[in-house]
Amino acid sequence: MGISERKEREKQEMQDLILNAAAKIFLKEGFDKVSIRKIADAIEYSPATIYLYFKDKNELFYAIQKQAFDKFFLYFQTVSPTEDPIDRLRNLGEVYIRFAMENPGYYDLMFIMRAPMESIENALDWDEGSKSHNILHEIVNQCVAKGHFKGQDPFIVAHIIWSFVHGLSSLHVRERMKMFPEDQRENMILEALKVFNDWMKKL
Amino acid sequence: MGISERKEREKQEMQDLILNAAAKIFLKEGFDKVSIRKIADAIEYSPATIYLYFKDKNELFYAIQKQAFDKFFLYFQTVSPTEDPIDRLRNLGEVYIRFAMENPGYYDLMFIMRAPMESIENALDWDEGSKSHNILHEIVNQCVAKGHFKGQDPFIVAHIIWSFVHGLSSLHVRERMKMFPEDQRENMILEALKVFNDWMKKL
DNA sequence: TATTTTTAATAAACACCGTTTAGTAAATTA
DNA sequence: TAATTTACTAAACGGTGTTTATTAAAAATA
Repeated sequence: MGISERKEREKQEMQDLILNAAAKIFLKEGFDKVSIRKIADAIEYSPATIYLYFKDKNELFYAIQKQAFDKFFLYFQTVSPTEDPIDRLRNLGEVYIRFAMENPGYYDLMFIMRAPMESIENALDWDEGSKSHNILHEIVNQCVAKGHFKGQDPFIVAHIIWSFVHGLSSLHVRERMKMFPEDQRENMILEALKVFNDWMKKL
Repeated sequence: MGISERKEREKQEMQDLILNAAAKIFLKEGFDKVSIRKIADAIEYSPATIYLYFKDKNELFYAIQKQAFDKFFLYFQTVSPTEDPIDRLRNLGEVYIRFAMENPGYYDLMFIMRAPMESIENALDWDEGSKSHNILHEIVNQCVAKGHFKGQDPFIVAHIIWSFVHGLSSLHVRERMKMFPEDQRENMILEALKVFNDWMKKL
């Protein structure tokens, strides 16, 4: 019987409907302005209906986080695999920062906000987090294979790099550069990334 | 007439009463659990009274942020001024990370949360931010004077270092290390800091 | 001192919020 | 056709930040 298949399909469609409405409000008006009631209004259903498709608000934001990671990985596909790995590492950093600058809301949801992480019960299975870390880890390993970062744990090197680009991005996204003139902030970030990349070539 | 002086004093006392009650709830139960009604309950006044002493909730959290920075600067006083500046820089990083680990709630309020920053109207006057950046900037300048970071803008070097230690701290505070086993996370952070410090000695 | 004015505090309301429960109408199964 | 399951929702629960109108007390003025 095709009824259960159709029902499965309808359930998926309804989930997407909710998700897209939520993402739309989130990207246009920010996290604080997304309420279950507002999403319900947008899709012309009652608020209670949303709870038939998502356990709670956190789970909804975890689903939007997944969409954000999809876009994030799309950015990374522009990093050419043919170059010298140390250049690829440089490129990776640039793409990371560019993603954060162009999609501050998504970046926030992925790496700063508490909400989506609260719906992960088993600490180890944050797949999106692992996947992004693996991309970086692989490139660092290729650098090590070419003689860079001699005598250093590649795992730690990768974490240093991630911490640095996340620090740059999150200080910007969460407005902790207010002591610098606004028209200099973006330049500071790009310059810092450049200098850091030069350091890495020497190590 | 001493009446206006007494009134001034009483206003200050009331502000402190509110602030301390709020800080107490914040540190014990976290940001989400601090409500105006709960603060009012704790001090045995009506919720509306709080608005006679603080414009809104953001301003209240900005005041708690100031207290957090006071503690932060206390930590920094343990950084010895007699050492070689590059060792002082290493020490500064260690103290920064230690503060974040020992006071995650305060760290969050200072460098991650949106709430307190929303009550700063004039972008440039985030005094606490400037002050902490100056401490770092001064030590970097001393390193440059001793021949470190040759040919590099000390301002940018300082921002790289801050971004890195903030990245380490905030990934930890906001639970973005869930893909690593819990008992390894703290070690990863300390190891990353150590390796980064070794890098800096070479530059 | 008596009266007016100012101040400090609050009760109550406004407009929201996430989530749960009990009930209904439609779709599906028997 | 009757019984059951499913999809949905109205209404309520217990919260939230903030504003307004009112009152009682304190201070200033006459």
